[in-house]
Amino acid sequence: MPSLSASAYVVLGLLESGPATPYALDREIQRSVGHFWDFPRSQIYAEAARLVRRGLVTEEREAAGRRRRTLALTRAGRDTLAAWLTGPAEAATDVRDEGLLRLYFQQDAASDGEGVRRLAQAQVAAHRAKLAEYEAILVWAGAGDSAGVGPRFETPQAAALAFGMRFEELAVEFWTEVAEGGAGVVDPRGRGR
Amino acid sequence: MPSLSASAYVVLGLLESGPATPYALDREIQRSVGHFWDFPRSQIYAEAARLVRRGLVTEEREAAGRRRRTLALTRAGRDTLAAWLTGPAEAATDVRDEGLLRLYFQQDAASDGEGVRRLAQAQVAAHRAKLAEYEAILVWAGAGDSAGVGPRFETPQAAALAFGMRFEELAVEFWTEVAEGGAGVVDPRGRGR
DNA sequence: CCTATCATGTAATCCGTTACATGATTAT
DNA sequence: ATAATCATGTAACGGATTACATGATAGG
Repeated sequence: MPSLSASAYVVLGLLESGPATPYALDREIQRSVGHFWDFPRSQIYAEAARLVRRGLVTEEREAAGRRRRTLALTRAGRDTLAAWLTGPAEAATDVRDEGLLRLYFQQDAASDGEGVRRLAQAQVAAHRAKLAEYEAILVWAGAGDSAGVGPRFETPQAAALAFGMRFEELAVEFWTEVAEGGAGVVDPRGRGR
Repeated sequence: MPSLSASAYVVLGLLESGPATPYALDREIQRSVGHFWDFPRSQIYAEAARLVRRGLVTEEREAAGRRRRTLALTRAGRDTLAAWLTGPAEAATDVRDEGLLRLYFQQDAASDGEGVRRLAQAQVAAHRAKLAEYEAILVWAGAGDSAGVGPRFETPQAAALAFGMRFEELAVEFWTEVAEGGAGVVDPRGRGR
């Protein structure tokens, strides 16, 4: 039996706090774990079907109307999840960023870095937007205010989201430098560190 | 005609510096653009086939022996690439990180954060390794040394790789804090910023 | 020469995305 | 009531990964 995909564990992980419909899972993914492991809603149906086949999840459907499903963890599902959570962690991070790709392929000579600058500005805007999203989520998640040693999150969940936020900060900083410096004037280790 | 995938543009982009075999492209992807848009070698064959169908790439095969292919950009391919490089950039970054996923799902209570600590330590090691990789690549790419205002890269390629490097630095920093603080003692905005 | 490693290709399968279709609910 | 939006499901297609198979080359 081939091992489960990370997406499968997302489903298992979310179901641990109780039964849910695929739609509800999707909502939760969007505002939390989707920031570092995203996939479309339709995928939840596919994953759920696989998990049911393996006996890790049960599925009940309404008889009438919308015929919606309710998914729930089985005992085996809970165990599988627990094993994954405590097992060895091999898989590396992978980042897919079309902006960096485009940056990479820009011709150095192309109109004195004008293209690079525009790309960089668009990226700054996009990452700022994502930053704002994180801020909203983290406030809602119960951060205190920002003075001094400052607020501390108390759950692993919050820590994971905090990473996402720092990533966006990094991206904003990076692309700002690129926009300012134009093509090819970037200090690889950042400024003032 | 549905638009090309980013992976397709990777192939086009690399072919711009001249014809190459799929294998050679793979090598180059591994040490450069693969850091922010990775895919397996077999995918190159698939992409190449699609690109040939669209007339963006030509393919020649040896008659004998290994029957290897040589891929080359057509005029149309060059144009398509140029259009992409200068067109609007919408797609957002997506990060897939199994480590963060696991962190997210850790039970706060689970043996006083022991699991979290071990996870974090493994992540630190993995990201340190990746950092070392970047350092090797960037040295080879022609960085100067590290004093003062310091070295400046002169190509967009180097800038893109520099981002990857900063990302790894961030990850090392983050997971180190998690390892030190244990489960749920993480300042979302970092320390000393 | 033999073995290990590099280089190359293909196919099967699985995963993921897009697109579509329709049932419920809320606002005007 | 009607339109808009939220909630829900499915199918088809295309993309990505794994596994396998084999040709060349270099080191011993």
